[in-house]
Amino acid sequence: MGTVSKALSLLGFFSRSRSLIGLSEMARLSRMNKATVHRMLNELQAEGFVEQSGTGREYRLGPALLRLAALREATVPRRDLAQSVVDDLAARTGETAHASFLQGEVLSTITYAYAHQHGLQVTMEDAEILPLHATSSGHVVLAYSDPAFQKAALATALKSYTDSTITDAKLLQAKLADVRTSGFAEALSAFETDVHTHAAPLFDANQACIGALAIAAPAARMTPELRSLIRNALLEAAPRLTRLMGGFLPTDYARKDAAE
Amino acid sequence: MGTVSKALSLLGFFSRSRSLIGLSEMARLSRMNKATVHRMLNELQAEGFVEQSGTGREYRLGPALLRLAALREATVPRRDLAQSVVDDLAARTGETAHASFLQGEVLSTITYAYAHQHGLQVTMEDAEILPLHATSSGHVVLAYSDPAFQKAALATALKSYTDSTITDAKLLQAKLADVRTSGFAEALSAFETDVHTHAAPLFDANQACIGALAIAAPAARMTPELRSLIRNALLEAAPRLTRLMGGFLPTDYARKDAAE
DNA sequence: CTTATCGGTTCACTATATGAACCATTGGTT
DNA sequence: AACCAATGGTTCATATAGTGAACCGATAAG
Repeated sequence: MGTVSKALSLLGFFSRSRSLIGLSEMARLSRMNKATVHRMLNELQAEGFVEQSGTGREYRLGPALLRLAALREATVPRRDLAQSVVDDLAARTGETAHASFLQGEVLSTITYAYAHQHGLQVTMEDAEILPLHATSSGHVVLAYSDPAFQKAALATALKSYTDSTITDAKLLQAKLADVRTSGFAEALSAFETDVHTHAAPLFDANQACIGALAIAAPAARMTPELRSLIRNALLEAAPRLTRLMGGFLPTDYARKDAAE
Repeated sequence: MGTVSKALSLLGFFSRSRSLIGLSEMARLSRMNKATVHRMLNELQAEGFVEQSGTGREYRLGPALLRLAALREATVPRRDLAQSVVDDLAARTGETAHASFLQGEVLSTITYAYAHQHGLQVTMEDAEILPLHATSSGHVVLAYSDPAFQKAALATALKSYTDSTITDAKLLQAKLADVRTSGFAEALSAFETDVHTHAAPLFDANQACIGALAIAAPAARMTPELRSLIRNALLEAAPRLTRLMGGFLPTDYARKDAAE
């Protein structure tokens, strides 16, 4: 590991619960010599990546990060990030993948990808609007949204799209509780008949759920093996996309890295 | 200059107009050896500070910056940043300094500092609301706001606070044009009689004006020397605070680093 | 086929990073 | 007051990690 990596890795020790770190503490955390850490912090400070808080002499993250993050955000649109992950998901699962984001009160699909491995596959429309109560993406967003938003969404009339659409608020609420414990949502024929979908949540920098990553497969093709493949793919890809967009996973978000 | 600083300085070559940089170009820009730059970019990439764009092999800023910037923002409130700059301004000019930010449609003072060098000084109230048309801070914000906002503000009734308050929209519009060319606003007795104020704009990451930094002095104390001192202090401090908050100066913002 | 680029790699050389031991302060305990 | 255990910061002999000219293979243009 080069000196540069070591220095940059120091920044990784800052977190929401540990926003100020002193020299000695940083040396302990990084298991590096105090003198080494001191020189690295000095260099990081010279470039604005850390600064010393006015009061104590402890270090905290610096203003240069804001500059660079703003540039990053300007140069890499969220859509492109989602596209790369969705492409990857479709290739790995052999099924249609899509990413949707909350835009105000509605969930809008901003990108999707087909797998081209089978003749039969679920097709998508550009910029499709997904009903929150009748899609797995919607369920996942509702499950992780703040209570006020969830309540408002459940209070509206729940339109039925298929025989299997959940139109009862109480039933849906129970389902959302399941989603929160398992970390993703599953729906069969809820929005379109014979379409089986899985979805996992996406979060922003404030740990708020802002959208979902989903896989849609023909119900006929669903087997325990495919189901497991899809779940594992989603559980890896959704946190990855969250990270790419600069988001944070909430602490209560169940990480099941080795889901069977 | 240590290796870490050199590596971090590479990030500084990215800008809105140059968001993708290839290895050779980066070597040219930084006047460093290609092999050196390559190794540095590799280390930066390993830590997520840069990444290679899908298409070409060029480098762009990476996702780790978003994570860290979000943490920075969470740990250092804007108010604290403004406070440190305002304290410094008051000490350097010997007059009252304050920082105000747009909150919706009104300009609200979030922090101020007295100099304690003179018996007579301009006093402030906590969380004071400043009228946009009758303060130098307001002028500066209006001058750099988008036309729609400016137009809406000028369309309302312009209340008179003193004999010198500008209440004519046309006159005010002319004044705002001056502010844009000079880079700051000056007002005498516009809001309070015998108070002479100077203000300079503050910008966010989208180069939008979000507030102003101002110095208020008793009119009786204003001399060409003090005026020059205040202007120089503001022209240094305002961009500095903008940078501390992760903002960008607009390209058309007159930088008069050596103002007389 | 030649001649530019490009991104990336190699390896002798040396500049740079390292860390044990060292200050000077600070705050708490006896 | 004296002592101890922290803190942030510094020194300097040692050796590790960084450097850069020259190289490669690929791609594109003339």
